[in-house]
Amino acid sequence: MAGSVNKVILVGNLGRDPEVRRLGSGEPVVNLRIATSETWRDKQSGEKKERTEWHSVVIFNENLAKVAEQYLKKGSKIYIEGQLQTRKWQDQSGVEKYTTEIVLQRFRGELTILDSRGQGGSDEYGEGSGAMEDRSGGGSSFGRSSPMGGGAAPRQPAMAGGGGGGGRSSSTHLDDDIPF
Amino acid sequence: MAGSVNKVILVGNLGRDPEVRRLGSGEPVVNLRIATSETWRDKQSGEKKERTEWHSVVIFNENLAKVAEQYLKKGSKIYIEGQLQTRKWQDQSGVEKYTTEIVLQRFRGELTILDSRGQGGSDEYGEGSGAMEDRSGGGSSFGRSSPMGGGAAPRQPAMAGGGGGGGRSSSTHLDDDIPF
Amino acid sequence: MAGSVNKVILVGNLGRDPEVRRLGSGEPVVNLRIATSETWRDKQSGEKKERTEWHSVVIFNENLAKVAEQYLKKGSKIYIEGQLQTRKWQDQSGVEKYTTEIVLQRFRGELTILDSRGQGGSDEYGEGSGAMEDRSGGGSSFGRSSPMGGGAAPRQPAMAGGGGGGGRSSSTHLDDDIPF
Amino acid sequence: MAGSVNKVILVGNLGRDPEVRRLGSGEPVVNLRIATSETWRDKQSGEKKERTEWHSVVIFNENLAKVAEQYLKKGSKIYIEGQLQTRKWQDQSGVEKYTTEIVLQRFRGELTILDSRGQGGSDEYGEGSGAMEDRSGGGSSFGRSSPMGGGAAPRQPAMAGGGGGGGRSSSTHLDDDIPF
DNA sequence: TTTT
DNA sequence: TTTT
Repeated sequence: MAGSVNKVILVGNLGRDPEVRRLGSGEPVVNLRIATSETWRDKQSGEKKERTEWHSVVIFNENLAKVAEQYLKKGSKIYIEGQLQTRKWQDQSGVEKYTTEIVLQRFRGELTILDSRGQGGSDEYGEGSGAMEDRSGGGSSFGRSSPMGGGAAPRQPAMAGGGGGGGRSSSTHLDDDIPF
Repeated sequence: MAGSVNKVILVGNLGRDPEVRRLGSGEPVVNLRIATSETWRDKQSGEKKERTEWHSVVIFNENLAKVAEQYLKKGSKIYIEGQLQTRKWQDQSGVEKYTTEIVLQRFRGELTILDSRGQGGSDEYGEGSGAMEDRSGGGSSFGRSSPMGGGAAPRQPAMAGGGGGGGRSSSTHLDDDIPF
Repeated sequence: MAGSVNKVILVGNLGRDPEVRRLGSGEPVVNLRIATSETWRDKQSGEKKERTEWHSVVIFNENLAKVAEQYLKKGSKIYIEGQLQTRKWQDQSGVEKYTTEIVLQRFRGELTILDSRGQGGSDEYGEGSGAMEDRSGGGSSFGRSSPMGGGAAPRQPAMAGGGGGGGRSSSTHLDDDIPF
Repeated sequence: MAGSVNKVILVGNLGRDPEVRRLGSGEPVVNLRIATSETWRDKQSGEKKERTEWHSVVIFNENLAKVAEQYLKKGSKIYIEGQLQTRKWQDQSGVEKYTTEIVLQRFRGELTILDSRGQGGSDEYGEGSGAMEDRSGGGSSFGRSSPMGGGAAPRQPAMAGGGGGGGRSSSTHLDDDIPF
């Protein structure tokens, strides 16, 4: 209809390692299972309660899929932004089912790793910069573009994210940030 | 798990009138069906394409449910914010199914009407009370609280949203804005 | 610091026509002034109150700048998504000042027109091309990419948004939707 | 104007300990200084670049202010949601200045702690629950309400967030979650 | 300066 | 089922 917005923002942890499948072109498509949860105390019983919600995420965005494949694992905490899509399918007995997923389309969506380097597992993904003192908690951010605001104006640090010609947004940032 | 965020933001149009059911307490619970869509031109064929996504919304937030019941109808354009929840149920033949909905829990979520009064249909949704005058042209916004930032500080226009004692956030704004 | 998110979401109306300046390359950079407001009733006095907040938006995203230049005017209602940036400058008397703006960087941010064609004023913003037909009643949405979720998978309607080679996300959608 | 939305979402780290001042009523109002940053590689020079943005946050929401006061410190990583407000003031020499802040009004906004218990400093804030295995990175979430979706319906885990009478949303969650 |  |  145009004039519409379809946005999901999650901060949660992966319930298992990313599942990667390949398109004919070799590009990865990654499925994530993310938990968010809430806790509260029941007013009646006084008991502590928790409700965990599980979300299925599908990453078609090529660069974010690569990031997910390389750096995420079970337990990783991430910020992710995508859109809601429901698809219909049939189970083995021919019963119609619907599945709703958070989809990061090509060139769209956001993914930011919120836990420390290697926190969720054994291997590091950064190359040891150690930048900001207040980064204690760490994490990495992978947008679909460079952080540039503009062109010539000195108000933005530089020109990037489209540099020469191609400029597929998220790949730019990815290429810059990650030691592939 | 805590440390998590589960947020959905939609701007779209209602595909049909709100469905209202009542809890034992008489409070309305409202179900909405909202469409968002995207259009693009197919690179191969050059054809115009459109994909519409349908979203099921459930409003338990009492005040927003009242707003929805009174002012929304088929075609209304709204901004809505809630959280994703998937629930399991069984159809008549006992087959397990899952439905994912955007839920506005008690005291949570946001709803803002974006189209003008009556724009979405033939009959007006305000019933002509002067109290609704400020909604006519541009939509109305129903948060869960007053627009106050703070307490005594003069930086905010005034104290509200909890005034004397109760202070259930969304009800406050609702009571103020809408002529129930 | 990486591992960070900086996002602003506004739905509001333009207080004046967009201001367009050109970079050396001829690309437009657009400044918008957007109002958001809240209304409530003062608990003490019973008076109706309103607080309007004015936001400065700068659009470096080339395609969204073109959309803004062509279709927005004083009074237009939009959804916009960008990031917060504060810059320092000196007024004519050398006093240091800071200005905080919502910036839509190159290839980033979102802009969706929420009011009908020409609703905000006297003249239409579409110039009658058939290409704009799908925007008329309900606003238009200009993301930075095609609405495709994926590549070959049939779950998404088609491949676009990067089709042949370039694939700068927002331009793609723009090229498709708007008759430049 | 109604029909508007004013929302800021940040994930970043505190540059210094929270600053707490008290209203006449004794309620805390907390100021935070939060850094978000982006990194990219300059296409021309090949150099790694980083741009850090500093944000001023003011928390009038009583419960979130208490959380901030008790659990945040320099280096803490948080998710925070508020609204943009610009206020005018005069410096000591009478020069007019403007400051834009992210404000969490009474009963509004969200705050979620994203780093592990005590990660940012020496003292723990949790009491040793050790809940979820995949929580490695930890964090705590403080909304303005209970996680309940509805009333009687069994689809939501329980009724809370307003229980008997008061029901100021964020306080409920806070009382439940934190060992004051 | 918008919008209601 | 909306909207364009």
